[in-house]
Amino acid sequence: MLKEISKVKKENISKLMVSFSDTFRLEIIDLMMDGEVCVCDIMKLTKLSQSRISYHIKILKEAGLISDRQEGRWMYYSLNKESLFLIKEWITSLMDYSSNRKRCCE
Amino acid sequence: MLKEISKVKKENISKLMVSFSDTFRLEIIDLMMDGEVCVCDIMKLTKLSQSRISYHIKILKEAGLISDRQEGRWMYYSLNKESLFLIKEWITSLMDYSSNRKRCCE
DNA sequence: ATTATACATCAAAATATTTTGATGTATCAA
DNA sequence: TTGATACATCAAAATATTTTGATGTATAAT
Repeated sequence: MLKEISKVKKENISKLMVSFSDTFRLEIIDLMMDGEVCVCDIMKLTKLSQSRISYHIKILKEAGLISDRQEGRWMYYSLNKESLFLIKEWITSLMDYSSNRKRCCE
Repeated sequence: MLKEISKVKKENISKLMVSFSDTFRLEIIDLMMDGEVCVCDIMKLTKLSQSRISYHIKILKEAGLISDRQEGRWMYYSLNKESLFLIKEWITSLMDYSSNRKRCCE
């Protein structure tokens, strides 16, 4: 149960899920599956504007889903495995739910 | 890569993720971990209004995350394991990403 | 030093989601 | 058959997210 997963973790999960809830962010995440990418890569591949990409990147970063690395003027972004692992664990715990039938309001 | 996971599946994933992106929906999902629940259960346990709950339930249902079963006037809702499995698979595929470093814009 | 590039940030506008309160429908109990 | 219960649906209002275009900052090339 989520009660057991600490409140902090619960908030993490929530932010991670928000990260995944936008089509364009999913596209960006998709691109990161081939390794790290810079904003200009994403621009070329998705046709999104630069500031729009930066906005979505920020959300992904604040959720902890991606890490960054600066090299000169370039920022390289990549998926953060620990966050992915956290989500996987959480989904797994959901899958263990008891499928008991109940009388209503008991 | 998501390109390989079919477009239909991609849309499923997207809807499922939207399902998880709201705090109250996460609460409702949390309740379902103890087995099926009816709206009145959720009302008692979360203090959300009935129509608000119905609204969120609808989103969860349309994403395919939950199933329902009617018994008289009661609707029982429960988590749908197949959807959870789909997400788990997707997260797992994200975890396999290649962590290659790249030169920008190559 | 000047200019160009890569990206971040900001405020306003556009858009989407959520909440509320009212109403509708089906089932059940008296 | 009347009234109550359990839930769905709807439209309007409230709120939150996203997009846009402009501007800012740091790095690098000339």
